[in-house]
Amino acid sequence: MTLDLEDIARLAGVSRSTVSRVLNNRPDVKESTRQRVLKIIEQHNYHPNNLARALVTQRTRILSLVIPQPIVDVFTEPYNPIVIQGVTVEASQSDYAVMLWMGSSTEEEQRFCDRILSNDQFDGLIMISSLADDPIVKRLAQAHFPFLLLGPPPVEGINFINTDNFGGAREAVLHLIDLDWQRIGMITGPETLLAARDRLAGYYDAMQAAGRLIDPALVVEGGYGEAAGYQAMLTLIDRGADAVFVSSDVMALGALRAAQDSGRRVPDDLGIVGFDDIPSAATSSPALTTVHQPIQDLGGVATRTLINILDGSLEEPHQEILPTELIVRETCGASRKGSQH
Amino acid sequence: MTLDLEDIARLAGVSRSTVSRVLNNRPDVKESTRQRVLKIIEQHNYHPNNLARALVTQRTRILSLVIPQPIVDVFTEPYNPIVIQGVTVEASQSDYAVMLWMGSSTEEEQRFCDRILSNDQFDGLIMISSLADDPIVKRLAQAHFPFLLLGPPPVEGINFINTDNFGGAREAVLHLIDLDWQRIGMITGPETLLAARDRLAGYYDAMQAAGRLIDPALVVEGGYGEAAGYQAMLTLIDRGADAVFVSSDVMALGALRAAQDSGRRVPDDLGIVGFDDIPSAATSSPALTTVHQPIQDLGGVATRTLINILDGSLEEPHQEILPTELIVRETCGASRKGSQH
DNA sequence: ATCGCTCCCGGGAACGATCCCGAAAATTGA
DNA sequence: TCAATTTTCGGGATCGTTCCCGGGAGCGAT
Repeated sequence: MTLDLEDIARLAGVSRSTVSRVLNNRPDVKESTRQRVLKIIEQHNYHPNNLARALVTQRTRILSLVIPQPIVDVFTEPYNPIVIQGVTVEASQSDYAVMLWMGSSTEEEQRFCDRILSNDQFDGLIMISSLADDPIVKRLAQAHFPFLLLGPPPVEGINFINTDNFGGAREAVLHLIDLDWQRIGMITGPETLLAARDRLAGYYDAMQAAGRLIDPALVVEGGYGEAAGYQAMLTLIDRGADAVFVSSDVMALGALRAAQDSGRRVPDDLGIVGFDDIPSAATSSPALTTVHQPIQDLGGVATRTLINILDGSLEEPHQEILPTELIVRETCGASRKGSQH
Repeated sequence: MTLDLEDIARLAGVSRSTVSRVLNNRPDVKESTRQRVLKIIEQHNYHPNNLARALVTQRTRILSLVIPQPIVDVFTEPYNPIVIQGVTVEASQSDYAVMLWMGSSTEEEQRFCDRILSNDQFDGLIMISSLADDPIVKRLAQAHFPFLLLGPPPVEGINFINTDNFGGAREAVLHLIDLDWQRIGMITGPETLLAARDRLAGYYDAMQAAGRLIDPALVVEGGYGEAAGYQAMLTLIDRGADAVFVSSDVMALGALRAAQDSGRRVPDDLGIVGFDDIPSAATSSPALTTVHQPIQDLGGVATRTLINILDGSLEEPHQEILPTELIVRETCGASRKGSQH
């Protein structure tokens, strides 16, 4: 039923090879025959078989996006879908297809890893980075499989695109310090997540830079999810924090709710700054001051970069950190403090 | 570098064919040689080349998930990521890979459609349903490409898995009626989205079943997103609604905020019921009464079903509607009205 | 012994493209 | 006009599997 390369060749009165040349528009074919072949192709709505093509060229024009287990857990956060969107859109612009893998268990991830290293199927992969000692990263690296991490790099010498978690956090905390909050705490993300670590480091750095004492009791691990933020905030209030930097907006929203539920007025009695700038950050009341990261671009840039690496037009390792931006809204108390002057 | 089927054969002292038989564990091979071959395979960590395999079997064990443009717009809603998760997890359990396509423009979707009908690449596809007259659905159907819709079917005779949008909406509105709200309005989703239409139909049906008059002024199109819900609620308050069924939780949350901003107490002055049961519905204050849909399963069931269809173990068209469940929380006023008795 | 049957196994062809190499055709220059 | 180039084209080999078909080994029955 479906047409062959040879069928087209016969119909156009040329050889298989010539049709192939036209398909890959190589220069060494006379313009008139090229047109003739193209017309036949058009007429019969012929599409070359990607499988056969890939079998000989060893390139599938497929790249895969893997979202490891720990990230899947926080998957309802709007971060991942947007990244995915960025990746697929950019990929299909370069005529690449995207295969998606989500870890559901570590065992499952092992199996997946085997599949990667079996070497066919796709040309390269983007993985959302997470753990410090990710075994997959290790295996990929030593197998020299072309890949790129989206997020903080767990080891040296590998390709990655990251957002400036450290710098963003630092700026956020500095902002709270500027506004003259006294006991500034932090709700961190899961300790195993690299991004969470970097944000925590940013907090420390800002505090130190401002000569503030760091009270370990004011740093509590929230984990992820609205409820975790809620709980963490309760302890923080209990321990006398008057402002808190939260490692993610989702948790920050939980923290905000906790503050309100326990009778604190935000931002009058309590300052809050989040991280991510998810859509609902703008519509909470009061609206959440937060660190914006260019999630939109993140996936796109990563994809573009990976493709360039695959083309050989970019030398490895390629490492890039995209800037963040502090979005000042209401919860930090900027307006209040500002008006005091 | 990478090993051949023939290499393994040589090492095991058998023929190519026998190794192939072992690989596909066919019965006609002596147990002792099977073991011998398996050991060699294990030792050399051999994996068969999927491309070559697919080329001859005409099956790639890849299925693709397409999320069309209109859905991408509402992509930040937690619905889609969860569906994706369901699909990928279920797929990899059956040793299928998932390819992901997201429409960014209609032109882009055309190109994608060509790619589908070029017939290699993947075995079947799942598409999140959206528009009433989706051209892609039409082309897929008449090309007899194996596919399944996730959501309401735009035409007859095709495979789909859907949630009971109509029934869920009906139950929600009936609940508001039970609670004796008088002027019950609705904020609908985009009129082009089939799911939104069904929910609207459920509203009408419930109202009629209860013998209520329908005031067209109390049905307003909200579109999607928190802000849309906010705006729509303002008009509805203006027009004297005292309760409203909202087509999605995200909009319902916006509606709630609008109600509170304009001085209404929920649920004392105003009842609200949403649809979806997204995580933040449980944590809003007051907590949102809403219609739960089994998003979790939706993707999984769809995948399972598609795979069965591909295996030929399920006859087409397969059509299935998963039930919803009304989750009564606070915004509907159930507790208040209940305590009046 | 021979036949027939089942159980295992081997090798050729095919899947649908690309790549390489050599030859035919067109072009150039003297 | 003819050799030397350059351009254009054709066919065989190849990628790594599966499928089909046929043949040998082993065994019981005649």
